[in-house]
Amino acid sequence: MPKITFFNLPEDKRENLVHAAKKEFARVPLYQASISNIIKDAKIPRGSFYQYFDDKEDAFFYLLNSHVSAYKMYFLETLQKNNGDIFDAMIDFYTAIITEERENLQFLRNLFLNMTHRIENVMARSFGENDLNENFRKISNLINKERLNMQDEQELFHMMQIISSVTFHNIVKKFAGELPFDEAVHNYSTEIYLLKKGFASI
Amino acid sequence: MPKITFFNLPEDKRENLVHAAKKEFARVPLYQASISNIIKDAKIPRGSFYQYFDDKEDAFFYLLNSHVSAYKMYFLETLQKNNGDIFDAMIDFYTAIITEERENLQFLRNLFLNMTHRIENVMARSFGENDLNENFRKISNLINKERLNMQDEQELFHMMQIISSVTFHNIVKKFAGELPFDEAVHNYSTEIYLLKKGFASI
DNA sequence: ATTGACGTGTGACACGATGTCATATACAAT
DNA sequence: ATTGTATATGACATCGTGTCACACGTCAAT
Repeated sequence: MPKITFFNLPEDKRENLVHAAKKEFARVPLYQASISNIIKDAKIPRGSFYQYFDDKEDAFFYLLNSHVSAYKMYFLETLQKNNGDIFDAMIDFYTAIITEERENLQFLRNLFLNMTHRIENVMARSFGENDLNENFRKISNLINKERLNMQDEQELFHMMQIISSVTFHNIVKKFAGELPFDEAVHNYSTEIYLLKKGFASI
Repeated sequence: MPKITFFNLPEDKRENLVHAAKKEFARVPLYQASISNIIKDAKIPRGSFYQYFDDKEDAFFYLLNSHVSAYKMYFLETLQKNNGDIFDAMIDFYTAIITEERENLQFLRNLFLNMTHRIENVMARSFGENDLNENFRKISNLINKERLNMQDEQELFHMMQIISSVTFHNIVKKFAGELPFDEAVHNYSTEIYLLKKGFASI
């Protein structure tokens, strides 16, 4: 977490710094980003940066968290809009991610192509994974389970794990392969379809 | 790829260097590894390192590739041993990965907890993903398709994509969560079972 | 008005890591 | 011996990080 001094900053100065950081993390992934670039761009002295953040990662995860919070809300809305159909909702959500604009897109690209477990964890936490935690319950309640083959909450949990693995992987593929939009959506839809249908007659 | 001089090295010196590198990459993930540590451990001067490798990554991917080649062979054997049952084979394979020993285990741990797309690509290439390439065909030929619901090679390809996404993710979870062996296998088996069964009545 | 306490701003600096380069060395071929 | 080619070496320039001693500004107490 950023230090108190960061939040005490006058709004314009803070936003300026945030923008500089975002720009750097859109340019290159976390481990290649340089504080020097951020402070040069934000026109603040080196010492000040460390007045606000512990280090590079601190700034990065601050940005990441705000992104994730936004997506989390968007996901819940999408799920409702699709009347609890998790599969249709996922496809909507997937297309939204890969349709992001410029700087956001670059940020996401660097994010997904360099998806460390630590980063994935931050994302998944809000996406309803991890434990049978509050987030998972919130999502679980919105899901229409009528046509689902899930026996209990455990299975539902694992189903969500699988769906998110597959979704992450498809996003990575899209960003890495520079696939055209249509092809990316088609691939993802195919995989979602296969997940619904199942792989084998048991 | 390492330079020719590396391969021209007398075997003992080369193995010594390889071992030092392996040790460093078992200690910390790629982006935190330091060449200084490797050369100190291998007792070679700095300049020599650059005689053999382009940089840190070059050394890392050399090691990674040899690991991957071994696993690739092991996977094919496992698939045969299970008479083409891809699901049982995956569970065998999964348990083999998480049962690795000491230095290998640490290397794998750092690998999976910091799975960049570039790294994943190297791994997946040999695991039969990516294109409908030679590797995929080799695996495809070994798979018993009798009880599979796959309509064509395309669907089979996507099925393999999904399986590998889920497998990767389970390995990461295991390494990150320090799950006990039994629990990890149980989780993975559940997810494989759900994949076979399918999520929904369409 | 002066003092002191506190939060904040600043940039010089020590440290450590990287990649290069000029020079040294080994060894083979003539 | 001489020349050529491949390899070895470590000092060095460069760059990025995190720290620290000091400067500054504000505000409340005197």
